[in-house]
Amino acid sequence: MAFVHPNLADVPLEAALHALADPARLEIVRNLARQSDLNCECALPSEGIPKSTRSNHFKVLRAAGLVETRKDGRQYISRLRKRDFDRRFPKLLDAVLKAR
Amino acid sequence: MAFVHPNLADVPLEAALHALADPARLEIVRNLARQSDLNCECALPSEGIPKSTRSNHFKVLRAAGLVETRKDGRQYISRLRKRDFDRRFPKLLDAVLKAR
DNA sequence: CCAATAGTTCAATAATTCCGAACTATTGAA
DNA sequence: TTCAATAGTTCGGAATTATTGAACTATTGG
Repeated sequence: MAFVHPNLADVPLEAALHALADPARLEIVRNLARQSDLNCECALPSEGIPKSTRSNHFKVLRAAGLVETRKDGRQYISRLRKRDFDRRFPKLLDAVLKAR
Repeated sequence: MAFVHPNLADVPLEAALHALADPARLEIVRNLARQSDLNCECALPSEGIPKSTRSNHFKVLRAAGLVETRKDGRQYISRLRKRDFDRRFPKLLDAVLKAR
């Protein structure tokens, strides 16, 4: 169950924007920007979201090159691929993170 | 048939990102950034897109506060609301326009 | 006046997303 | 050494969105 994380060169701008254009995924990205290496629960503490939906949100973020997930025990720990993403799409993530 | 253009304060970040996360709409935004005041056809010259779909793309862009459309004769002329959008989401549009 | 143009709107279909259920893997405790 | 609890993934059907053809509106040149 090791995840495949794309090379950022292969991520289209549309995929990146699509990944960010969702409240739950934005929350994940914001939380991971504040604190790295969080599990699913901690990165998306909002209630009322089924775990299959949560899982899918992380999958979309991974496919967009925004998040890297590794397995640690029975948890899946994610971090923001900020360096890689910033190189591919300069200033985009900062602009998104600064928007209120 | 006068369009209602939203106040940017009422546009959520998600709506802005969603509007930009589509190839056809990105093309419209890029074309309008190069040259303002284009009609539907000129802002989205790509072929194979039905006019009802085109029309809907502009509707989404208007709802996101990205585009303003006015009627001129039998044409609908659009322009980028760059000033307004930039004030609401600083650096976001520039980051998107600079991405290859 | 009327055919052509440049769109919009509507409702049905196509495509996506969401989510419950079943599953996998890991671990702590008995 | 079990085994129940945890922390997710995956799958397929249901719910939601997007796309599009057809019918419509408004404008204008001939």
